[in-house]
Amino acid sequence: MIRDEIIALTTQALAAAQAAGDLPQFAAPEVTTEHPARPEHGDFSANLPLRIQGLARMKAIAVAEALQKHVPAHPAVDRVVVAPPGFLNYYLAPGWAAAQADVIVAEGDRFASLTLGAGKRAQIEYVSANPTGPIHVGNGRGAAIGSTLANVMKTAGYDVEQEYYVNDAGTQVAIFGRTLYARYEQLFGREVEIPENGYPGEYMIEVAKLVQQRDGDKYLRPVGEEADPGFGRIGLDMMVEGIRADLAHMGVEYDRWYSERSLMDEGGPYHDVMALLRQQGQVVEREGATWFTSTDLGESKDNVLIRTDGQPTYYATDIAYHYDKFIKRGFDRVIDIWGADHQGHVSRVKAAVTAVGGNAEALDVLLYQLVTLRRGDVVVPLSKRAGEIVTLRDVVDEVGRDATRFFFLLTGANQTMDFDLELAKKQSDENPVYYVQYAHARIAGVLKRAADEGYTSDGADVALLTHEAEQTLLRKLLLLPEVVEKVVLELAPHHLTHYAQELAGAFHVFYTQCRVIQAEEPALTKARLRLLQATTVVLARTLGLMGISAPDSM
RNA sequence: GCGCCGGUAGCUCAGUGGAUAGAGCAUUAGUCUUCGGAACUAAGGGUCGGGGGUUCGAAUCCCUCCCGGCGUACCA
Repeated sequence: MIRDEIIALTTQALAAAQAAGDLPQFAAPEVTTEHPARPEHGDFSANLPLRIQGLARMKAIAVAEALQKHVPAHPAVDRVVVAPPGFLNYYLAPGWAAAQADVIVAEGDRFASLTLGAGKRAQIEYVSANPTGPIHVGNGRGAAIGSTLANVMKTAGYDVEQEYYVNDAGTQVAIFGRTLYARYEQLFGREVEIPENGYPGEYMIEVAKLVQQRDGDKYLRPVGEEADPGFGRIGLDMMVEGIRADLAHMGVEYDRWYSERSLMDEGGPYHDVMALLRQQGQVVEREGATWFTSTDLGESKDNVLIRTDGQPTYYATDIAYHYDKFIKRGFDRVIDIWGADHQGHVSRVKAAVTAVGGNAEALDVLLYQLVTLRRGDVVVPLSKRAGEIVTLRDVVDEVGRDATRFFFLLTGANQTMDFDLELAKKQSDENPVYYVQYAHARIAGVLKRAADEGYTSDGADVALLTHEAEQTLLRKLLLLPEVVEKVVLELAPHHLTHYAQELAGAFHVFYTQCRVIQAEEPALTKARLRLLQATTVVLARTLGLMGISAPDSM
């Protein structure tokens, strides 16, 4: 990408200036550039002179002047200017910028693809909500972040696998089974109460009805007896299928659904890991439970692996799961996307990864702050235990997939977020996603009209794209590769929504100021059609990375 | 108490070492006999939570205090 070429030019200038004796010899820091806030300061700015003035024992301005003399010529660079207090400002050549329209159209879907990932295998695990209830709005945030990050990392050259960890074992699942059986019995007229710590939500009745519809009274036991141990799984499978469908409804598709229960299979990761930890002397029996001596690894306390009742804790199975990711499946990078309420779990899991022989450095846990659901001023609890649940599907149905995804991607993961159901519809009308999509539809309209009237961009001379609005738009197009890189390096997909708005804005300004189809200006018409083609490529690409549609009409 | 995340325009949020701190919404005033007005232009609006420090330069880094959310289970 062009930014890297500017960095290379600056690095070369430093070496040349030192070789020529215009600057003293010293080991310089890595060169970085930025985009100046004000266009009059150029397209790229290097602050190297300010940073090395001490090393050079010269004033920053003098360093900048020495560097400027040695910047090699480059077709993309029109001029390099020294600006106080010591910046080196690069201005792109308008002709080169215009020529990028041809390049972008030629690259099409491959534009902004990077080699950053170098084909490394990366696993992204996200949502992984308990299948004891339908997926709610808060989970939607994780879904939007995870699937977008997966798309962007693929574009950046990673071999990405997306996974949902299905918590189909453990205490909560047992309670789910008992609740379901109570509901099931109720359908047959029995007067039973749902368990004290059960799931009071209405959806449990629906699941029970589905079981009844499919298999009748097949699972009914004599009054007073408990359900068959496998009964809960029938409902659980239905819940998982519902979750899969709800996420697909939001445009989220996984490569694999990984069963927690399968970890416990004979010869499975759980047994391997427990044996390994015991062998390494990191397990002790105490107070009737089995503990992982994680304090030895720098943790603030030890953690229980096997409870007094003989059941493994969530932590124990999670160790086995990460052992499977790192050791069994050998991913080069593992990214877990969790809600902020799991924050205390992060260092524990990293410690465990190290203990089982994985590289904790290769594990990134991306935490997103929680979503508060409101109905006006009233906070709606998201807990499955509280009964009422506003499902993700409800929201997607009401607000739309595109607006829902865009909304979730609008703010950084570290920011808490309010989702007001009363405003949901209104928000959807005001949602900036439509501003971006409208740009795409507007272009499609012009391109269609041009085609209908016999205009093409064949043989376009893009050197005619000299108008300020055209040049501004071209520069925005060239930014996408940098945005892709930034999203991956920071694990911050929200940059895409901001870029998309800037890009759409630059287009709308261009559209207002520059008429595309003009019978008396055939050459300019061709050039501008080419610019529209390039813009539509980049807009569609940006929206596509976010899993949002790029409509030709709205 | 301790730990993590926040505190930036009326509201919702970008910006994590650069030049005069930005956007959307809201408010106000305009553009338009339209290649799709879901558009464009402009104005007003800021002690970047408070205080101290580091630096040529701090919203950004360090220290400290205040406020809010979350965590601190033999739940997941």
